[in-house]
Formats: sequence, C-alpha cells, structure tokens
Amino acid sequence: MAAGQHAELRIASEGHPSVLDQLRLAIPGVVRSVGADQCIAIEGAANDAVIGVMSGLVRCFRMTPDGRRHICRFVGPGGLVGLGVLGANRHSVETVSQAQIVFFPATAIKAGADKNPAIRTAIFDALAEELDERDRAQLRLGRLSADERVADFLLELFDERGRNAASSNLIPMTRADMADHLGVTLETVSRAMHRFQRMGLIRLTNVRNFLVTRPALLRRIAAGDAGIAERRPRSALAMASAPHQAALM
Amino acid sequence: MAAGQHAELRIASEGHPSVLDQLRLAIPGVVRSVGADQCIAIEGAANDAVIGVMSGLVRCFRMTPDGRRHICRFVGPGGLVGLGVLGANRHSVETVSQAQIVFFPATAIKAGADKNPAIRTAIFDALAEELDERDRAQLRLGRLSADERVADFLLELFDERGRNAASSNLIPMTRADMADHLGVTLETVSRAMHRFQRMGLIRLTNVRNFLVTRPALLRRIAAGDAGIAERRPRSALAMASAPHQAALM
DNA sequence: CGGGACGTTGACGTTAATCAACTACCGTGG
DNA sequence: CCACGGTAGTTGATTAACGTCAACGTCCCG
Repeated sequence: MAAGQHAELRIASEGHPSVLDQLRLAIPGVVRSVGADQCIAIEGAANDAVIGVMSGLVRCFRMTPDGRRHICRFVGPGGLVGLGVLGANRHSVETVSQAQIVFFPATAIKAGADKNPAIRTAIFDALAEELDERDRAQLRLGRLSADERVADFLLELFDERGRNAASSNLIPMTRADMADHLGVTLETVSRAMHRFQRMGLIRLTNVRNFLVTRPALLRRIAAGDAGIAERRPRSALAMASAPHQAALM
Repeated sequence: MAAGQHAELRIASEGHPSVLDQLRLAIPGVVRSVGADQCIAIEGAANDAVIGVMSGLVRCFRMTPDGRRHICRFVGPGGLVGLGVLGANRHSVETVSQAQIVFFPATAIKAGADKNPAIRTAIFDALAEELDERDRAQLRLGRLSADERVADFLLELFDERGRNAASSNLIPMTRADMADHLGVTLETVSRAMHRFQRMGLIRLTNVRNFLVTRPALLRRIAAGDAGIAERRPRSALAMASAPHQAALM
C-alpha cells in the first residue's frame, strides 16, 4: 500500500474497501469500457445483471410518458447499480462520461450471497446506504427550495472529494443532468450557482469546476436552516402537534 | 382459511404471504398496541429493532433544522420499517392511526437471515420493493406537477384497496400528512382533489373517503401524460440527445 | 353548546418555469 | 489560422403555478 497517491480511489462509502471490490474478488464479472452518453440498461427491461462502476460516472433515471426525465442517482467509481431487483430494471442507466463497467450475472450474485456471509453483509450494507441516499434525495426534492437543493448537491460533490476546501471540485455532469436530478430547470441551476458565487460561498473556476470558499455557510443553506434563504418552502406540519419523544421502548 | 372475509389483509406486496408474516413465524418479536400520533422511533437515534406494522398506519419522516417535514413513506399492515439499517434510524416513525406494532430485535433479524434462506430472500425482496417505491416517489417529487402528484397518490390508495372503482377508498391520513409526503402544501392537496371532483374523475364521499369514477383518466394524469394538465413541468433533457437503445449486451 | 382540530376557499404574492437572446467553448475542416 | 457549426452555459424579461395569509365551514367530542 503505497501511501496516499491520490484520494481518488475512495468514493461512495466510508472506510471499508468498497462493496464493489469485495464482489470483484468473489464473483466473476465481465468488464467493458463504454463511451460517454451510452445506454447501459433500460427501465422495465428484464434484468439479469448487477452493474458495477469501476471508473467514470453513470446516471440512473426514469421517464414520464411525455418525456420528462428524473435522474434518481448518479453512480461513480465503487458504486453498484441494480442490486436487489425483482426481475425488471427499476430505471434506465446511461454513462455520463466514458466509463469502465463490470457486469455481474444476477445468478452469480445470488449464489455468492448464499454461500459467502461477508458478501451477504456487504450487499445488505450497500442496500441500506442506497436507501439512506434516497431518503436524503426525497427530503431535498420535497422540502428544499431551488437554491437549497443546488447547495446540497454541490456539497455532495464536495464531500465525495474529501472535504478539501482548497482544491477544486469537479462537476462531472451537465447542468441539464443536475437539473433533472434536483427537480428544477437547468437555468435555475445556473442562476443558483452564480448567486452563490456572488455571495462569496463558492468560486466557479470554470464551468465544470468549483471551489467551496465558505463551507459552513453553504452547509447551513443546504440543510434548510432558517434565515439564510429568506423565503423557504413551508411544510404542512403544525409544529405544536409533533410529539417528539418516544412513546415507548 | 375461511374464504374471502374481506380484502383487508393484503397490502404492500403482490401475491405471496407478506414478508412480515414470514418474519413473525420465524422470529420472536414484541407486539404492542400504540395510539394515534405516537412517536415510535426517532431519526438518528441508535437502532436496535426492525418494526413491523400489523394493523394501522405509520409515517416515516425526516425534518430540516428549521422544522420542515418530509414524509418518506407511509407503512400499512404487512409493512416493515427499518430494514437494513446501519446503526442509526434513517428517519423518525410515528403512528398515523392507532396501530399494532411488532418489534423485532435487530440481532434476531440478522440471525434469522443467516440461517434461513427463505427469510433472507424475503428481506431482499422487501428491500428491493422499498427501493422501487422510492424511485417512484422521487420521480413524482422531482418531475410531476402538484395535480399530478395528488392524482398519483390517490391512485396508490386506490390500487392498494384492490382497484375496485365501485367501493370507496379510505384516506387514512390528514391533508397535512399527504402534503408533507407530496412536497406541496395542504391547501394545494385540497384544491387538487376538489378540482378532480369537478372534473368528474373522483367523488369525495366525505373528507376521508373517495371514489374513483374515471380511473383511466386519473391514471393518465398521474403518469404525467402530456395534454391533460396543460402546463406540466419540463425536464431539462434535450429530447434529441437521448440515445435510447442499449449500446451493449 | 362551546372549543378545537381539520378542511375548504378566496385573494394575493413569490418562486421558479418559460421563452428567448446571447456568449463561450469545443472540434473539424477549409 | 480562422471560419463554421454544434453543444453547453449564461442571462434577462415575462408569467404561471403554487405558496402564503386569512377567513370561514364542518365535524366531533366533551
């Protein structure tokens, strides 16, 4: 283990070697190199493989009949797509950038999970983490203003890179991709980022890179903390009615 | 098995006996009766139990620091909360109505999954289903208009009851709860429902019950099909750019 | 009958979508 | 090297959708 070449390897999860690494050791998978903006899987199609992202970035999305797109998640190096499927793909998958992709046959995954407890645990943890990610995304879409959503997303990129305020963070996708993930328009994304720049929270070194100059403040906006963004969405919850201690156990 | 007493039992999943039933047979759990609007678990608190809902309804939610609430999901009879947690609760849980709740110790769940393959599969399926539910919710929050969201939610209630257009469907939660799940205000929920009534799509037999008089049309609105709701949210996706056949495999 | 929670409805204001023009930045080829 | 075209991004003007505020109705339970 040559010490700290670059912090590029880690992503997705906290300390442990990524679930993908574990799967790669235990389960034979087919590796492919795929160019940018290529379709890897289609929503609703029969599913027989779990996809691992070794390098690059993919987007997972659903579409409405009239062509609106929602990007459920972006998956980068170390991430898995399609775990726990019930026969059909939950969403379409496309590459955002050129990527190295591993295809694990669903049967091999199942067999691996059955006989190897470590694999089983790893998959469980990956599923749990994915659910947590979804809960965050839902709160963001449901109860944050446009500015707050963009701030939260920028911090996600920032945190993935290891929280280094000094070094610049890559924005690996287009404004349109960001917009379709955050439930706003690309114009709104652009305006929010430039507003943050004018406020001195970030610096856009170029269209695909940014520095976080005031992480704490950006984080308060992203969290949905009152008083930063003046007019924030109101939840319907009547504050008085929330009984906030556990009734039992 | 006395034939078809009421269709009340089924919910959550398709045909198979619910995951909860399977767990109840294999794993000892503590059953409690809980009144309406009681707190069962708190977001972020250490987690040592998986919760099963035997009767009644619970809401799972997260809050922003300034008190906005987002209800990630409602869980009814047969449903499970807290599967695949990594030590801390992903969200708070409260009863919506009086409910029968089972608490399964996390250790017992883990042990059961380790030695019983059927349990393991059942849990996997439950997790997969939960992810699917989240993807739907995300698309709804991110890319549907207020009316479309309400229509989609009403259809969810409708479908759970077995798609019977003739019998009236219960709305088991308040307008505020619906609003905090759909990312709109309670006034918007109220207006949307009454608009649907005026359009002849549904009939509100009383504040907590409705009939679906035109399921097909309601379904088209909910799906986000063009031309029904005039102005619908636009996704940022440039239609021309979507490469919609699989590039490989 | 009175109080309180829940729900509806209306008038108004704000946020963010829409529409549109314009700029920057490629890569390609004359 | 510069013209060309195409994609991505920015910015401004306008407006629709939805949130906000507020009044009022309804139901239920004591």
